[in-house]
Amino acid sequence: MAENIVQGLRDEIENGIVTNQFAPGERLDEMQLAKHFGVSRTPVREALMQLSAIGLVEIRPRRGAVVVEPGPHRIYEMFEVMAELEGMAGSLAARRHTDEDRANLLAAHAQCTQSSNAEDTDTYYYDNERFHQAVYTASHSSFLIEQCLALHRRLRPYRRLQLRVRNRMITSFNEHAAIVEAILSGDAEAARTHLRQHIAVQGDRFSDLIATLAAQRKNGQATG
Amino acid sequence: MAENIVQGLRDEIENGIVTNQFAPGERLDEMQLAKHFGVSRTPVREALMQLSAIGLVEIRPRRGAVVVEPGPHRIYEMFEVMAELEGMAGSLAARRHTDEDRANLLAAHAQCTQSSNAEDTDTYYYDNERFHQAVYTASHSSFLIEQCLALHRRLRPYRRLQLRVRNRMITSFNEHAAIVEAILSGDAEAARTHLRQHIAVQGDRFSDLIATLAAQRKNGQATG
DNA sequence: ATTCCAATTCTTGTATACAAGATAGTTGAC
DNA sequence: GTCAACTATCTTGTATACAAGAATTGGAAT
Repeated sequence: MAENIVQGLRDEIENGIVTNQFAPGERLDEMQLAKHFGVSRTPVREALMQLSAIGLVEIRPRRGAVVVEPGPHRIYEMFEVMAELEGMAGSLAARRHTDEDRANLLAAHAQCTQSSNAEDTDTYYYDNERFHQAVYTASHSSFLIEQCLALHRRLRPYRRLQLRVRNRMITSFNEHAAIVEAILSGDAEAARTHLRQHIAVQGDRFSDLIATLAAQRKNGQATG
Repeated sequence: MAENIVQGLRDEIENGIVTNQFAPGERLDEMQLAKHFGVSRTPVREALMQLSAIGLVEIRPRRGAVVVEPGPHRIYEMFEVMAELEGMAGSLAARRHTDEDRANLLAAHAQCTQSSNAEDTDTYYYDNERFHQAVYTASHSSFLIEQCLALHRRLRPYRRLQLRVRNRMITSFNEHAAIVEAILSGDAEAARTHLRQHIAVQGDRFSDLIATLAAQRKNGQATG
């Protein structure tokens, strides 16, 4: 974070939000952040401005910045859009992938095979990220890649939540296999459908999870 | 622009970029902007930070902010993504539109009919925007709506360029008719396809236009 | 004349100062 | 005892000051 302080702060705070260090709804005190990072308020504010432009924090006039709290329905909507974008990436990847993309995709899938077999959800989480990024890359559309990466990143905390769901990892892995098959065989529509479904399911699961948690909370906090 | 100076500056500068007042590649001098808007550099910088986060401006360390120059290929990619997002919006609109959405869509389409018949490209340009926004709204996905509006806005200057192309307006209008028909009849896939095509064509036309301009430039600047 | 280097000037990046609005705590009245 | 209002404190928003890195201009040497 040496050179370009603002960018560094932006990344740090964004990461803090995405990893739930800064919880949704939490207030981001400028002076506190400034002191914590050993800088003045100016670069902190500039970083917060950037984050507010992205939609990660909300700046209420004269009342400071807070981490946005998307709400279950909005998160579902974000998964919907993500599904569409990934479907598009898959479709383009099927038509445009190079030998290098093929190798990349297969390598990422192999990693997923390993971590899936080992039932190592933490590792699978990272390998899964790499897999999806391989798909984006193979689309050869730099703008699409950027959009996908940005949204993927924003949905991180909610995706992570899901691997806890029973059998989600093995199901996910099987879906990956179909995606790889479709892309490498050049079947654009199949790639699109499989990827769209793969992501859309996550939105559904997320909704289920929320419903479950809400129900648990209603039936007494003993489980919470 | 009285209350919330930064937001006001952000809008002003963004608008300046989107309307080509600030040309792509142009340097945005902080002090100049500050003087122009009668404020200090601080809020100007914060506005520029926001614009850089959106991708409208690039801030090169210690070398100031410049308006980003997407380049033909990137603009084409942006149209590709826009096509997909609008297709998605159309698909959702077909399934979710309310009576109010129906009325809105028909009203916007009626406006387009008028300006199209009058061959008034300037008015059609605005009516067209309203039409597309009516589609977004009918999707009832707030996140998607935001994404669509943001990208739509960014593509403004390049869309505007196109209405100059012979017969583009009347073709566009005919496509609108098919889109309205598909959405109101609840045919999600038709709506998606028609909208996707409607936008994708713009990317194609844009490419053609660039190619034409490049060719003209090569054959001597007489045509200017 | 052209090119390279140095010095000056300009611009950015960060810190700090100051003003104004928000929050909280305390006091007073009912 | 509770509610309201006032005051004190804290935080944000903007301006300004200052340091350091670019750009530019002038000069010298080839």
